[in-house]
Amino acid sequence: MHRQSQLFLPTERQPPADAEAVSHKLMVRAGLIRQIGSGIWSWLPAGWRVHQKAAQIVREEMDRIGAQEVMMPVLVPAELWKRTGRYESEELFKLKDRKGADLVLSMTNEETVTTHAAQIVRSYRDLPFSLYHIQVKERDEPRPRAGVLRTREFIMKDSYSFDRDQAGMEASYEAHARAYDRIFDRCGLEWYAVESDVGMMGGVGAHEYMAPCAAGENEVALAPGYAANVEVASAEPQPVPPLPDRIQGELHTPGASTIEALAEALDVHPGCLLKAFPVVTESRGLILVMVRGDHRVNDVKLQNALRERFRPAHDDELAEHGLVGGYMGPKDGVELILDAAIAPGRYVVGANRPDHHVVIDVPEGERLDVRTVVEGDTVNGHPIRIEPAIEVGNIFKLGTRYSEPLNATYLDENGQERHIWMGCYGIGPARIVAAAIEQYADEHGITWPRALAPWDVHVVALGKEAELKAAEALAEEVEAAGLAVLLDDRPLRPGEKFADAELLGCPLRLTVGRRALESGRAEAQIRRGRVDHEGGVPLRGGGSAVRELWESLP
RNA sequence: CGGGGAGUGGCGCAGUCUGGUAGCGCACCCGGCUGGGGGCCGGGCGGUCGCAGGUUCAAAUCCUGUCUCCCCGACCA
Repeated sequence: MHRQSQLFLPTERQPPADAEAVSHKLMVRAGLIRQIGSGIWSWLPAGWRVHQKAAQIVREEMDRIGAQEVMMPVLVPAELWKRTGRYESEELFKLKDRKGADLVLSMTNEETVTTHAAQIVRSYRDLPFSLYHIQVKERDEPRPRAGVLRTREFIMKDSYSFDRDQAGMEASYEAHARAYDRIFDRCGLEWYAVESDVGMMGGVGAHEYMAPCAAGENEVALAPGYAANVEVASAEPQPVPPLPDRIQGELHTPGASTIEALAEALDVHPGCLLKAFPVVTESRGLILVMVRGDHRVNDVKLQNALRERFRPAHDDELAEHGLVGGYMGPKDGVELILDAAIAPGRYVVGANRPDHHVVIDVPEGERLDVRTVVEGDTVNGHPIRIEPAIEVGNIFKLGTRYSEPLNATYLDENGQERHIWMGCYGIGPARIVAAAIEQYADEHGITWPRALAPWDVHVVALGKEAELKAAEALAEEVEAAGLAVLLDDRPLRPGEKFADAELLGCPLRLTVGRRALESGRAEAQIRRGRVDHEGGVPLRGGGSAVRELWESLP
């Protein structure tokens, strides 16, 4: 039992002035965390209990699929990162020791864990296995924000699977996916898994586990049976009205150098226009990417479709090809990519001379899906909606991305040397905590899911002597029934104690005041929804009744 | 990195434009009243005004530099 009078639990009436996100405000107000620098936070006792609960759920489910817990260092020689080509990462903290040797602070642990695999694994008999740890990560984030949602130092569970071949990797990936399903269910979160960007990592596959909430940094496209990060989402476009017949041939369009201005000047739907996005890639030079006027080019999808990096074209490169900013259109000698959402028909495009556009039929060109989906597009006939969500976990098929540079190999049954097939899987317990707050907080404070609450039951004593004694006795019985109890034994007024209890958000509050002494029953209030439990619970011998009530909570 | 904002007691803020030796609410300490939703009365403690230079008889206030934090964007294995 913890006595609130002795606890380091600094609750605040007002949120920090600079806090925006609900979870940020409430975590500080409820005394869970305190800031020490931009994106650098300490967890105070109550907050750490919650974090530990999330971490323990993760641990149990990792163990359940046979992953083995280890502990790898934060500080590692830069050499390994140089070998995998990740040393240049801007997010990587780099430092030197007194001898001048380069070191890095790990932001993830592929280099370390793969090095161990390379040291240890000899034979196909040594595979498969998975290792995980729950350890601090350091990232030089360009912009930490929203309390604990995006920080420079944070704790992450990362696991790594090692398999003989692709099929083995797929199986490990599936095992992790099922473990993740259980983890987020057990944590009481609303969540879903979405397709995510595999970027330059080999394109074998990745999913993100998303918890929808207002403070989320990701946009997720959702339809029945479909969920994807908008970075990679594909959907059927909504049709646009055809270009009116009155608009023909060459158009004098002075000053209409933006889609909005042009659509207004011509009085047509922006989707009747085509937007040109000139990019340059190393292997293909300048390419004109065109999307419907009401759509936006999606950088991630474009890069994936191009299978190489690109950058926006510079002005001199445009001039060199005879393209005119604001009035760009298809032109002989310029490679053309058309977004898949451009339906056949007539469109207004730039005429490649100032103040002029021209009506053309959809030209020939490479067709690729490179636009960002918008709300109302359809998947299998169902309109999608887009909502913000926070990424609480991800799973990633790495293939041999790290085993090759770090030379992690084994001998197969035929004595052939092969690279180990890997997967990596992350979870941020702090984000689970913040997401739970975001999803369930009400105007009074946090309402924890049972699985994460810092204490199961908050016993509030109103009164100094008899009430406090009775509250202590009740708290002991509840503890004896296997529940963690926080006892508010502070000599404060009822209003303050109730307000703090609601801020902290333990799932069940038992109140012991004069009324309880008179009736022999403590009032019980369920935090989520602030529902009074009819009749309360017995002051004496109430342990099992409390336990039963608690088990019925979300 | 671009744009915007902010650093004054533990928290939230005023004071800065117009220079004159720092104030309010909450919290905290003491005493009293009160006692089921942040109550009341009285008395207190607590601040090198982010830091460093400069101007001035005098700087929280003006000037220069610098650090830090927040928000939007870019970025984010």
